[in-house]
Amino acid sequence: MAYENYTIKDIAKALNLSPSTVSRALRDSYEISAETKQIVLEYAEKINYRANPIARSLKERKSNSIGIVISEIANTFFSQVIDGIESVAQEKNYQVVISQTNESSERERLNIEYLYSRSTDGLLMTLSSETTDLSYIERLISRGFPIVFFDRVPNQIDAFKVIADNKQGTFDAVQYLIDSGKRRIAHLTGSQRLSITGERLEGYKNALAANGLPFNPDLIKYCEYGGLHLEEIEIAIAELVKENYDAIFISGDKLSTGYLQAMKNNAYLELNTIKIAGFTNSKVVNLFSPTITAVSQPAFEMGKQAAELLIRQIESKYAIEEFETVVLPTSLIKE
Amino acid sequence: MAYENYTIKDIAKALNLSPSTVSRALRDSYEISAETKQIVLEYAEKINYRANPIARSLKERKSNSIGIVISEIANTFFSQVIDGIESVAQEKNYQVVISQTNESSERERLNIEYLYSRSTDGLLMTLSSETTDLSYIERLISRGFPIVFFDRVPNQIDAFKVIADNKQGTFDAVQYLIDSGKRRIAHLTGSQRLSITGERLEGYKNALAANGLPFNPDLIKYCEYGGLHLEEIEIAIAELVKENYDAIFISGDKLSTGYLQAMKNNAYLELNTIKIAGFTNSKVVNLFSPTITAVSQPAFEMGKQAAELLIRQIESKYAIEEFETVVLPTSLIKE
DNA sequence: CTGAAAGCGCTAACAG
DNA sequence: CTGTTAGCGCTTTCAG
Repeated sequence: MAYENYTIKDIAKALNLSPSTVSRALRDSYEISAETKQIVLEYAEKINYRANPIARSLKERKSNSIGIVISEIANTFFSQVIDGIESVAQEKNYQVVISQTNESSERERLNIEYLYSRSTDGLLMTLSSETTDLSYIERLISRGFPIVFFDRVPNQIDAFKVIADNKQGTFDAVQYLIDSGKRRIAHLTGSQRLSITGERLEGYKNALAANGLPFNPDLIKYCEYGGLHLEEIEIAIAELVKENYDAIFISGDKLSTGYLQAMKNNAYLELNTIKIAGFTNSKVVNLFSPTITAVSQPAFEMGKQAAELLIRQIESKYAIEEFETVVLPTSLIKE
Repeated sequence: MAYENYTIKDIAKALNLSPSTVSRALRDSYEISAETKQIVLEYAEKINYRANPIARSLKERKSNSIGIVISEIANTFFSQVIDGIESVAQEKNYQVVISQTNESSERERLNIEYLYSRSTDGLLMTLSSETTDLSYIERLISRGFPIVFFDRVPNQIDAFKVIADNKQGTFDAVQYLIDSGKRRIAHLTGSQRLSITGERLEGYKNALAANGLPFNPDLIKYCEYGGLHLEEIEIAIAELVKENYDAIFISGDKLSTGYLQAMKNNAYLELNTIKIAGFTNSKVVNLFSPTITAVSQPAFEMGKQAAELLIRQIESKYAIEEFETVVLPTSLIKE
């Protein structure tokens, strides 16, 4: 493992200068003569000098890396978010370090503490389905560690947040179902602990109310793990069938595709007339059969804005006092 | 930005020990008495001491991070690979740093040099469609920088490689088309520069030959950017239509879904009888319409094995002399 | 304008 | 078994 690189010392020695002069020349300090600068820069270029970022990090107490904590990388929505984050990070010279929780709060905690102790400069995260205890996250934040939340955000914590307009997105989709003549609209959704679950439920209720339809709790089915396990969904469907629903609104990517899979599994062929709408960021949603009306989140944009806020916070000289929550519009892709 | 942490010095001072003793105690060195160890460990636990990995990295000349260079994160295949990589990295205490090229060799080069200069301990990569010049990669490798290739690998370079059995996977799929009675089987594929393109073409030819069918070059269409731009595919289809093909084998995830999209775009409704098979790692391929027979790569496993090889190479005391190429079986998911 | 020296937090000879 | 010291590569006072 011996691929040696040049150091500032090497340059200094070669040019008969002191390391500090070389360092300053490389950083284009005002105290260095144009002449010296040129000599140093030319030589550095010639030997293809690369500053050692680890040494710099140690000195500056800053690693120029940001951590991402999500439930699952191999998920259309999250991978699009990462894409957005990466685009900003690249431009601003930050490294992106990834970790996933698979919806486990235990794993979430380990990942966060690991990323913190590995001196990432800040974190971008979305809560896992299981999470209830946020105290350790609050502690990190109160110690000044920058964390920006996106998608599934904690209400109790004051921080930058970037979310989709879940209420409106849901409203639009449910309205679409109603406009199609449906009346008994089921709602398949994720963990009650998550912010998005509440926001979407609200949009669902609003749409019903706006159209004078009654709200029926029996038509709401929660999947603790957001469809990570297909059985969750199958159980929910079995219960819904008894309720005689004529349409369904689904609150999550995995839940939506999982529901379609379950339909396809033949058991429910008689349900062909049920109209389906749901959140999904699949780019091939128009190929699906049964067809589905999709509520798509601006995932790339969400990652982008979250990363920008995080970097702004990291680079801010003063502790941020006013945190904002960015709300991005969703789009409805009709079947 | 002031979240101070305890250092070894703090512990030393508090316990009236020297920093080196504390360091050794924490690392469970044999030269430290059980008693001292206990005192140190207890105190460290109490104040929740976390070693500063940056300082350690500087000292050890090792960052415990590995870089990933892929064309696109938001792609089912690659995100599954990342998932596999992450699972190994987590277990072995490495951070995973991600970058994407969007098939640009320019971007690829920048990313690689960046990851190298940012002292990742090694790289996992798949070549971009555009790449022709590998000399700088060879230079890095010859300087002892560990790089493991997966999926799209360079033939000229001797290194660990992990690939799918593209030849066999293609053979099986084409055989399936032939068994369905098809005779004029088109082949839609990616850049000629990529290893996978050649391997799959070979499998295609073999299947034809094994069944006594003629090979017709007019039925082969290359898409330089692997379907990154939909127009590539539409042009190819327009040409294929003239050839009167009755089935098609598609060599890539984006190409496969892109082809289906193009079909859906109505222009080709008369082609409904054309049977489709192709590489894709979509987890919802069974929901697609038109239907497609999928060749699926063991993406997670590929990432896992590549990461294991890389870490083995990183941690090896000696320069590796014998590089192996791991070939993993694909699976055929019939429509 | 340039150099000497200290220090970021950690580890590892070397001495005792 | 423990402490002293030097040093990883870089930046940054402080002196000149």
